[in-house]
Amino acid sequence: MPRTEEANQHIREVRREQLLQAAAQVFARKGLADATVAEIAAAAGVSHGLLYRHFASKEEVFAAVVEQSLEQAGQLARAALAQPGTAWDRLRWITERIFPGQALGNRPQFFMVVLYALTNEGVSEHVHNMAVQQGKIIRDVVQQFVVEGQQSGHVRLGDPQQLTRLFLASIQGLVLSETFRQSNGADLPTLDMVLQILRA
Amino acid sequence: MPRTEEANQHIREVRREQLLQAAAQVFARKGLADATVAEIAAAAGVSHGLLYRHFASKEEVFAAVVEQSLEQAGQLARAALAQPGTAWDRLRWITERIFPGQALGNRPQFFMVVLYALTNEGVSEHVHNMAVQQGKIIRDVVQQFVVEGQQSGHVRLGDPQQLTRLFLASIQGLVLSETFRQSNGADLPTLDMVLQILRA
Amino acid sequence: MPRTEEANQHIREVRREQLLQAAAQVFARKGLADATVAEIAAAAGVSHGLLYRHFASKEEVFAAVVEQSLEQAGQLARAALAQPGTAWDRLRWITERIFPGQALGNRPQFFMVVLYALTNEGVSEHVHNMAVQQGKIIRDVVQQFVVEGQQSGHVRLGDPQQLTRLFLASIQGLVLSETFRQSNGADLPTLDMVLQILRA
Amino acid sequence: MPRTEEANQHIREVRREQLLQAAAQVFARKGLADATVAEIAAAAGVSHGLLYRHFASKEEVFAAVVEQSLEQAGQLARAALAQPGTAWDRLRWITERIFPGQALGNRPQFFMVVLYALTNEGVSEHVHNMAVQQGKIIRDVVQQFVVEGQQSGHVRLGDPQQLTRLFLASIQGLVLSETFRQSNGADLPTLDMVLQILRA
DNA sequence: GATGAATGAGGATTCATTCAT
DNA sequence: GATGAATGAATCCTCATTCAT
Repeated sequence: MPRTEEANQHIREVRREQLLQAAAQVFARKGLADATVAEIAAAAGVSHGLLYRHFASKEEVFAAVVEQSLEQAGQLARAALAQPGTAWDRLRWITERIFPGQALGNRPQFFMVVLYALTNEGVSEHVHNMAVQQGKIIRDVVQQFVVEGQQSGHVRLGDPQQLTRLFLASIQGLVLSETFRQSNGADLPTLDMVLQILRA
Repeated sequence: MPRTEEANQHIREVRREQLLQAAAQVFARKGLADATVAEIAAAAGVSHGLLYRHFASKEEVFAAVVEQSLEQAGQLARAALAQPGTAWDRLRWITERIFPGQALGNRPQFFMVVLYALTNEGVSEHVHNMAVQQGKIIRDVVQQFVVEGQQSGHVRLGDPQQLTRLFLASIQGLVLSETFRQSNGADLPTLDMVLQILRA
Repeated sequence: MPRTEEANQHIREVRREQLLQAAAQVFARKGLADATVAEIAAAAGVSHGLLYRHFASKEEVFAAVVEQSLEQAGQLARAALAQPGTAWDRLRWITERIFPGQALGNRPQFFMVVLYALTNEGVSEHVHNMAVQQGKIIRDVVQQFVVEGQQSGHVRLGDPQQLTRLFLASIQGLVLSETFRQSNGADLPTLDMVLQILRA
Repeated sequence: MPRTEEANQHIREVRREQLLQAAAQVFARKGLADATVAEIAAAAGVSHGLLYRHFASKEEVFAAVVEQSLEQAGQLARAALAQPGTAWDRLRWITERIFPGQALGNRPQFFMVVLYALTNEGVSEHVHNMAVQQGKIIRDVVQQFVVEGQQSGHVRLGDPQQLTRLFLASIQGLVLSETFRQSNGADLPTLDMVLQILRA
């Protein structure tokens, strides 16, 4: 007799998650154009044919990875806003979670995939927009904290947009440099050094 | 009939430079895997067949772009070291030349190509190493200025490696964000805001 | 627990017939190469896996459809021969049953499938031969009626083979044109107009 | 030095024609779905890669074949209308050119390809419409001759649409049967037997 | 030097078929 | 009996590279 409905549903979810994990890894290392479907499927431990029972195309797998990243950014933003304490406390809280070396799950993979989606012309408008949106979500939250921090005297004065952008750019620059460094993070600046950029 | 020798030589150089310019543009927008030889040749205004008279393969074109970037980094580093003034003056001098929005020639293209060479697994070891080398050249010069600046009291105290890395990471993060921003640089932080990271 | 044997047997037959019906529809619309097993199974309301419990391969399903058509042709031929009346009466009787618009069950589907089997190189020798045989069965009966009709003065004179072939070709051409006509048969020639071809 | 512009143009035209010829053959024998691009290219004596320098896809090759058939039908129709003589003369003239066994060029291939385009659901709307149009062009001309022939007393009385349809259906049925007959046309009805259908 | 026709290896995608449940 | 997850062979299509002119 056939598998139960739930059993199949479960298998599908597990497979999809495996594929997304594998795809994030591969896309992060090779980008969309260079990654092959066979490689992603192999990394997920399934045949390439099965991938197409879960995603319509390589492009859609890529889109799903970016979408997942977008969702995680949304969750992070909401969690940050729900955090107790001063604006500075919340700024530190969210910074801890986007700072390199914190290795929260597959953050680095996501970062590279989103970066690819932002910079590469071969990416569809839709996916590009999701990537843009993802960046904006984090930026908006941080900027809000910067403004509040300036009011409470924790954050140095200056254009909040510029300050936010500089702050996030430095973190992104560090994430990036961590990515292609054989490095164990030995001489990575500390979280506090980076926060210093905003410190009043 | 005479002169043909020199004329040909000249044409060759011009063509090669055209191709490299075009290649930098295309590789910056699409990366190595997604860029096509036909597209590069078209951007250079020549047939794709001709490209193979100047480069043995697409990979070699890419390598030549990275190499050119490496050479420019070397020139920039030597020029910075030859600059008069205090360590801080020289730090500012070189910063002005790597800061986004300064639009020094094709810097942004080079940046993206080198970034691709650093992060993408599909790039050959040799080319990857050139890209790593390029980063190191700039980093070493800046770090030297940081050390000197700390001694002369212009640069804040702290681990020079970490400070240098944070400083360069923020610039790279800004260059990157400029790349995928429709942005006219409106809310780009100022050079002085960035230098503040190092300011004593 | 008892009865299961019979019940199962019954289910098998019903399923097989469902599948053949569905297959005839789909093969008629798409041909052998373009039709998918999944589509046939879906049209029959079962899973594609089940199809393989009844047929060894897609090709065999196709073969079974052609075979069914062959059997029906045989039945039709025998019935025509058993028909009372003059040669002309029997000619008219069988013509009524192969004439388009009479919508005798799934005749049009069968027609298209047999046509595909006759004309497409991708069809196996065996299946092709069944299709040829099917045509011959009808042709032979009609030709016999033509010969008899000539003797009795109902059918015009001339080479019986040629007359038969012309007569059947016109019917087949009409069936075909009905197939791809949004047509409700409005301007379809009448049965008598077609019989006129043979009328003395 | 490069080939002259005309030389290239010439090569392209020759190749395109080769490919269309080959495609008509292969599509006629296998249909759209079953024919492979490799097979078509091989039949044309070129690599499959080259086919894509002339056509964007297999579907477009198919479309081009149907279009060519459409154009030939248009030419035939115009020529028939320009023909001197009575309606009956012109009817006979065009019939001679669509009657099987006349082997005017690649008529049989075209016939099968158009038939496929008419009956197979896998064919795009656009291509299907061209095929419909092709049939209509011939039908309209013949019907005009039928009407004129009735007025001049050459053609039997009756609904011109029905008569035309019956007449063309019989020719099409004969073309079809010639296609899958190993036959040399031995017992093919004569042209006059077919014209008898319309004869007053 | 320059062009673009030609080739074929590589990779995305489909789908017949198998098989565990 | 019935299902649908899983596989991989087959085929379309792209594009780096070669080469005749």
